[in-house]
Order: sequence, then structure tokens, then C-alpha cells
Amino acid sequence: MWKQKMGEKFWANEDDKMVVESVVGREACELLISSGNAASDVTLPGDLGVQQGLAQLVEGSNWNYAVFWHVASLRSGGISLIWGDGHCCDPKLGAAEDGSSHQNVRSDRVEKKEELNKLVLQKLHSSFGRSGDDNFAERLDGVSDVEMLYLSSMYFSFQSDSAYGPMGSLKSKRVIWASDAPTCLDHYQLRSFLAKSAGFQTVAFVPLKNGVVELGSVKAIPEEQNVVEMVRALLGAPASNKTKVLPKIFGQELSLGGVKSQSVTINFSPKVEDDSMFASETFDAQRVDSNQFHGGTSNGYPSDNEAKLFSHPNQIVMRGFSPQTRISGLEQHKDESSPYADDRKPRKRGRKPANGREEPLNHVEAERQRREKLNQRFYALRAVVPNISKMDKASLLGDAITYINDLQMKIKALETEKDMVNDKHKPQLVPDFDVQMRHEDAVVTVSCPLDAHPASEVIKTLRNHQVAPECDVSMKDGTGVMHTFSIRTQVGGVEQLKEKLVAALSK
Amino acid sequence: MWKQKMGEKFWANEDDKMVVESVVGREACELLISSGNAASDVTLPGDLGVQQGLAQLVEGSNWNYAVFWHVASLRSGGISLIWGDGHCCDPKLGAAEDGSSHQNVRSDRVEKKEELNKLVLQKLHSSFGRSGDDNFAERLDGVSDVEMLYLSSMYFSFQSDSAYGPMGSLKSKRVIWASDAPTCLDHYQLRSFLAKSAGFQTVAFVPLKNGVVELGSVKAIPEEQNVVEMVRALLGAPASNKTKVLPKIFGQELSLGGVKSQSVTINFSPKVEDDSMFASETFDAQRVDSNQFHGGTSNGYPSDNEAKLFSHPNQIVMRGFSPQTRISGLEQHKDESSPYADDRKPRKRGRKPANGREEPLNHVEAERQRREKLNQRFYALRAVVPNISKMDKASLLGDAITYINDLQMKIKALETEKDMVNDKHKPQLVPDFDVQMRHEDAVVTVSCPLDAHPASEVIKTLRNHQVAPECDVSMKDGTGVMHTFSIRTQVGGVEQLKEKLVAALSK
DNA sequence: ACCGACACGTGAGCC
DNA sequence: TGGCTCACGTGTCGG
Repeated sequence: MWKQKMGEKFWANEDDKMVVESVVGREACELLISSGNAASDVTLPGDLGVQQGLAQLVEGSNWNYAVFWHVASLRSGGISLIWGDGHCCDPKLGAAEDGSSHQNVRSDRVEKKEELNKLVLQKLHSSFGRSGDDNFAERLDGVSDVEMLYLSSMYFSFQSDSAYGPMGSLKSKRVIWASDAPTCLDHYQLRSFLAKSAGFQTVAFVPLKNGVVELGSVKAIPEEQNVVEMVRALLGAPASNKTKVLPKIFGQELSLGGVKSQSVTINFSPKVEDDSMFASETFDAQRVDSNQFHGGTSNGYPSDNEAKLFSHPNQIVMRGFSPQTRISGLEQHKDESSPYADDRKPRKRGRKPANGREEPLNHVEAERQRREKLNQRFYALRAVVPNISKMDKASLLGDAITYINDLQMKIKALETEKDMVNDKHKPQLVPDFDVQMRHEDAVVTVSCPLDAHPASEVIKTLRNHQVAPECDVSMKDGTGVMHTFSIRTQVGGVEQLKEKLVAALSK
Repeated sequence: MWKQKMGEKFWANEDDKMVVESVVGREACELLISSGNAASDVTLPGDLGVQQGLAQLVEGSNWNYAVFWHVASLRSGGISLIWGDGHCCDPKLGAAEDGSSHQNVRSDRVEKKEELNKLVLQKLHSSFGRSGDDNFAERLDGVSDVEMLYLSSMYFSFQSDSAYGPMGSLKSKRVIWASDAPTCLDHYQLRSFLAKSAGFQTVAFVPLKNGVVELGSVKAIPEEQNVVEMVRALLGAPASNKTKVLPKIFGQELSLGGVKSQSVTINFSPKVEDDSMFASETFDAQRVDSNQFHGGTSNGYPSDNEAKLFSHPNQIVMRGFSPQTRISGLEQHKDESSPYADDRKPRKRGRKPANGREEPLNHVEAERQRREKLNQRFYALRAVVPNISKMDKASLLGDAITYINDLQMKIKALETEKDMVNDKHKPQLVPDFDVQMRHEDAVVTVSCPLDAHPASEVIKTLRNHQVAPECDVSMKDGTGVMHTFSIRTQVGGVEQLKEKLVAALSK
């Protein structure tokens, strides 16, 4: 059970290894081969309910993919991050990459690479794929490098205590945002070869309660707090039904409400105690008055017990391994992954704690979490609504309503416009026609409105400019139609006619 | 100044009076003639900033129009409601009203009526129209009955203390919602003749701080609290810059926040004191736990002073006048318009008042109003977002975000689709063409792709079915293009050819 | 000084 | 019952 039997066969073949290595890189390939698959017999967590959120993150944005890395506990006692779910949106259509307008270049070299990618993916899948959805790789017809990184990520997992990549984000509970290619590759760790091939320039990791969301893009995307908040709002509720089990963890029961991203960590006011820890965060949405962000203060991994409810699939464990050793210049993780700094922290705002009882302490915590969830939704709403007038909650809602109505009107206009186009172009394609017999021949007549005719402007211009053209012949070659108009004109009028035609056709 | 000089001329003509009377009704016409125009020399309040909100209310909904009636103070000391702004969206295209498919029926009788409407509107405008935008009626080409009611509303104003119509709503500070034709006509008062002609079945009045919003529809729309909340959210801030003036009205300075619909009225808990007053309201959105609706408790008209800042235009004053006398069955206005019942009311929720001071009493009121404004925005958001999963604030925000993303994706898809269509159809309209001289004639050749040609299917079929047609002539008459294909065929093959052509063209 | 916006603790209602 | 949401009063910060 420490090695998959199918895998054995494939990796024994040296040629196959070379092929895979050429795609995923040497180091990753080595680890793929040598790593024992911890608990390869169990299935993935199944539907985590995050697919929709991931899709929304990617669609319509500059991100090329989003992956949710799920926390899983190892038999050894540690934890690891395994593939939870993902969404990829590679804009492969209309490539024209190198500035050369030859599409043949693409269809030659790139398509060859895509077929190679597909082949490697099939090998990976047959070796390490989960038993469930088979031949998923066979469905693909050519895998771009972007998709390759995304799809092959399924076969990686992270167990290291590195400060890079998803585990680095999870351990430090910090958002990692690398928007230049070198730093980016650092955080891709073993997948850096794949990331380099695909040309990724930005990768971001957002730690959540029971996992990490990874976003990647081939574009250089500057850090946006909006995106982070949107991630937290959209994916704040993964596997909510299962978190209901074991609501009390420690003696000090903390109600992990099931619909929280990382709210179990204790909030504190950054302005008072810990200004220095917020150097790498950019806050563009609003003033950070209260505590929606927090440093590493937490009482342990909240999903420690929760994660045991999930089983981790058959994936290659990626041990502490960083392909580059240089320190990222963009993220100063002063983390050291200190996950056990906790205790109650003083709150500044609001009323005095009314120190009389101890029993409603759970209630206030729940209310805190509810408020924070609502605020995250507000931040996420700010992220998707443009033209925010006054960084105000009420104004935000009003702007959102306005924006929704604008969008609805726009959609209605576009749809009616489309219908108009259809109504105008459909009967154009079905013109009146008639077939009649004359002597030994058949005469087919086809009539269509003048405006729908390709040569309508020419015909109109001729009719306006000259007397009726009178005689014209249309001839057809293989793929086109050619209309020829022979008209009687005076000397010198040709230039004038040509100008008129150009003017008429270019308007 | 009590009569407009142009008006004198028109109304002296008995024929003109008959024409107008046939459209607006006898009673309205009488009043239009006899009423002195109070303060006819001043202009309208100008842009109230409500146009966008009104448009959003109407667009994409079942409402045909929305009018904001603005509070104005009369020289006599009373107040009146005058036309503030409005938006109309009459779905006149694709009428086919009576089930008969003859469009000629419409273009005969209806178009005659529409021309009559336009004529009457021009008369009204020349008599009572404000001096500003002239010939607005001339821009219209045929005014439907729905538009007629809407446009002629500009020339009415309301001064009565009737329980019907906009003034009834304003006085009682209650929402009026009439969704059957008879009740509807009651509330249209003088405009009932117009409303009857247009077939209005639903009219709703929503009182705001400085006016009333009127919504009308030819459909029967059951009462929806969502709509009311949306009105209040979208139009809560009319003429906000002017309300800043004179912030303190009475000795007891009540903070009219400028962005409130009717928040100056004092809230109270309906469940305790006043359950019986909420019989006619339907609450479909959420449980009515707190007090977003309130009876007539108010300390006077909040816009009493504020309205003096505005001048009221030249409009016909509609005095206490109700065309029908029977009582509306849907709305039991037990109002008597008692606007001076106030005093502090006990609040049930929340913490004990911590009775020590009296100075933060203003603060709690402001906070109350802020909360209510936010809640109104939430209700309005619920009204525009479909597929609300869980009547929850957080879920609502999440659904709204999802919905916005869906809309954005949809718009992007539609726009790219439109671009695709344009890319496919635009070069069709600009085909390659060439002009050459041969002997004494000019030869113009126009070529286009076969697929873009109206006769493409015919040409393809001919080419597939027969040998090449070889000889064809295209002829043009006034508005169309006719292509004639003469082909050699065997006897009996004509029927077969015709079938093939039909099949090819209908696919 | 006021005022608007916000978060907090708290009481209460509803499954 | 307890979890969850909500509204309310209050403290606080910033303009």
C-alpha cells in the first residue's frame, strides 16, 4: 500500500520517466517516483462545496486557476495539504502568442507540447489517480501548459514546514502574494518547473480554516486585499456539514461555527499591540479599524481534530523541499510558524465587558464570528462592485443594487439586441426562392432584401451615382461569390466612383 | 399670473376643449381649465437626483412608469404634491394586443388614438408646459395610452386632503397599493379616465420624506414589500444637497440626515402597541421583528420647511376631488391623517437603557436611523437578487455576490458573442471590391465569402446536386436583390431539386 | 463641539 | 434545549 502497483510498472520504464521529467521537471519527477504514497487507498474528501466559489474567483478575473488545498492529518501525527478542489480557466482561444500572426506556428510546436502534456497527464493519472473518475485525462484534447500545472497539481501534496507555498501560508496563517516570476517560482516549490513552462508570474495563497486557496496567473497581478477578502467570503464554508461533529474541542469550548474561514483565531486590535506585523498587507478597501486580519495568534490549528474526519487521498507527499534557497524578497515571513500563541486579547471598541458573569462568553464569541462573516461578505461585495461611491456600508449596498440593476438592464438590452440580430439575420438566410421550369432548363430565383446583401452598398452607390448598372454578372469560384458590375461611365468618372465606393463601404 | 396667456387662447376654442376632454376625461378637463395655476412662473425643482432610481424601478419590472411627486409648499400655507420626476417604459414594441394577429388592426385604430394623444399632449404642453424644454411633445411620434397617462401627469398636482392618491399616501404616511382596476381608478382620482383608457390595473404610492413615489402597471401586481423597500432604498436621498440647509427645525433638533426616506418619524414596536394597524401590509420578505414600518406617528411633516426651499411649478392644482366615492376595499386607511401623535415609545429589544444620562438620546436615535437605512438597503437588495438561498443577511450578501458574478460573466459572454457576430458580419458588409476600366466602361467587382451570401445555401445545393450552374444573372428592383440561376436539368429532377433546396434552406 | 460610522456586548425570538 | 440571527444601546474613533 505504500506504492501503487500500476505506478511501479510505469516508473520502471526509463523512457516514460524521461518523458514525464521533461514536462514536470527533474526534481518533481524524482519525488513522484521515490515518494511513498501515504494512505493511497482512501478517496478524496469529495465535494467540499467550494467548486462554485473557486469558479467565481477565476471566471472573469485575471487568474488562470484556483486550487483549494485541504488540510489532512497524517498517520504520523503531522498534517499535510492535499488537493481539495480546483477550477481552471485557460484562455486558450485566439492565442497569437509571439506577435507573429502565423497560427501555424502555434499549431506546430505548441500543439506538440500539448499532446505531450496530455500524455504525461495520462501517465500520472494512471499511476497516482484516484480510482473514481477514470479517463478524465482522456477527455482532454491537448493540454496547455497552464492547464498542465493545474491538473498535475492534483498529484502533489505538501507536508513540509517550509515558509514557501501553501504550507508556508497555512503555518504562518499569512497571505502570500508573489507577483514576480522568481518569487512566484519559489512558492511553486516542486511545481516550479511546470510553472516556469506555463509562464506564471503571480501566485497567491490565502489561508483558511481547513485549507489554503491558491491562485495563479500568467499575468503580473499586484496584491489586492479585495481578492483576499473575496476568497474568504466565498470559501468560508468548506465542508460545513461535517464540522458540526465534535463542536467542542478543548475544555474551553470554542464554537467553531462551521461557516468561518479562520475566525477561530483570536482577533486583536492591530493598532495597539501589533502594528509591525502588518507590514506586508495592503489595505485598499477601508481603514483597518477593527480586527478582520490578524497575525499568528491562534490557539493551535483549529482543524486539528476536524481534519481527522477527512481522509487524505493517494498523493505524493512533498516533504520539506524548496527548489530555490534564496529568501523571498516580497514576503517577509517572520513566522517561524508559531501556532501556539493565544490567550484572550483585550478588545478596544464597544462597551465594557460588563464583568459579572462568565456564562455568556460563548454567545459573544458566536456573535463576533457572525459579525466578522458579515464583514467579509461586505468586503467581497466591495470587490465585485465597481464605482463605490462612499466607502460606507449603506452606500455600498445602494451601489450594489444600482450595479445589479445596471447589469440586468444591460443584459436585457444585449439579449434584445441579439434577438434583433437574429430576427434580422435569420430570414436573411432563408430568402424567398422559387423554382420554375422553362423549356428544358430549371430557373431558380432567389430574392433577398437589399440591406442584407453583401454588395448592397455597392449597388446603392452605383444606383445613386450613375444610372442603373443594368447589366451585371455574378460568378462563383470555390469558396466565394463574386459580383461583377459593368457600367457605362464617362472618362475620369472612374476615380470619382471609386472614391464614392470607398466612402460608402467604410462608413 | 393666474392664467397662462397661451392657455387662454387654446381653451377658448371649444373644439380643442372637446378634443382634450375626449382624452383626459371631462372632469379633469374641467379642472384643467378652471384651475388657477399657482405660481406658474417658477421652474421645476430641477434635477432631484431621482431619475436613475425611478428608471431602475421601472426597467426590468412589471411597472410601466414611476413618478416622484415632490412636496411643495403653497403660498396659502398648505402643501401640495407636484411633478418631480418620472420614468416611463411602455413595452409598445411587438404589441399584438387582442390576440388577433392582424397588426393592421393596431395600426389603424390604435395609431389614430396615438396621434390624438400626441395632439392633446402638445396642447397641454403649450398651455401649461414649463418654459424649459420645449417641443418635447413634438419629439414623440405617437403616444400610447400608457405614455399618455404618464406624460399628462406632469400637468397635475395634488392639494387635497383626500385619502386617495399620492396625497392620501403622504398624509397618512402609509403605502397605498391598489391592484384591482376599480380601486386603482379611485386612487388615480382625476386621472382615472386616462388610467382607464390605458388599462391600468395596479397603482402604488410609497410615501417618502419629501414626496411620494407612484408606480403604475397595466398588469395586476400583488403587493410586494420588496418593491416598497426598494423604492425607499433607491429614492431615499432626493435633493440631498439642499436638505443640508437648515438642519435644525424645531427647538428639539431632529437630525434629518438627508439620506433618509421617512426616518424622521419615530419608530415603535408594532407588536406591542399597534398590531391592529398592520392588517393591510403583506410581509413576504422576512419576519417583521422590528420596526421598518410604522403608523402615522410623526412629528409633523418633516419637509415643511425644507419644501419651502423648492418652488412649485406651473401646474394645475387638484383639489379635494375623488371621482368615485366608494371606499377602497384593499386599503383600510384608518388614517384621519393624525400627524401629531408622537412621544417616546418603549423599545423591546436590546439592552437596558442604562438610565443615567439624557444626553446620548440623540445618539441612539441616529443609530436607529442608520440601522433602518441599512435594513432598507438589505430589503432592496433582496428585491433585486433572485434565488435567495436563506433569508439571512450573510447569505443574502453571498447570493448577491454570486449573482453579480453571474451577471458579469453573462455580460461578458454576450459581449464576446456580439463581437463574434460583428466580426463575422462586418467584413461581410465590407467586401473586397475593385474598379477597373475596360474600353469605355467601368467594371466593378465585389467578392465576398460564400457563407455570408444570402443565396449561399442555394448555391451550395445547386453545386452539390447538379453540375455547376454555370450561368446566372442577378437582377435588382427597388428594394431587393434577386438572383436568378438557370441550370440544365433532366425532366423530373425539378421536384427533387426543389425538395433539396427547401431542406437546405430550412435547416 | 457635533455628527456619522462602526463594532461590541447583550437580550430576545425562532427553530 | 442550544445554536443562530437580529436589533438595540453604547463606546469610540475620525472628520
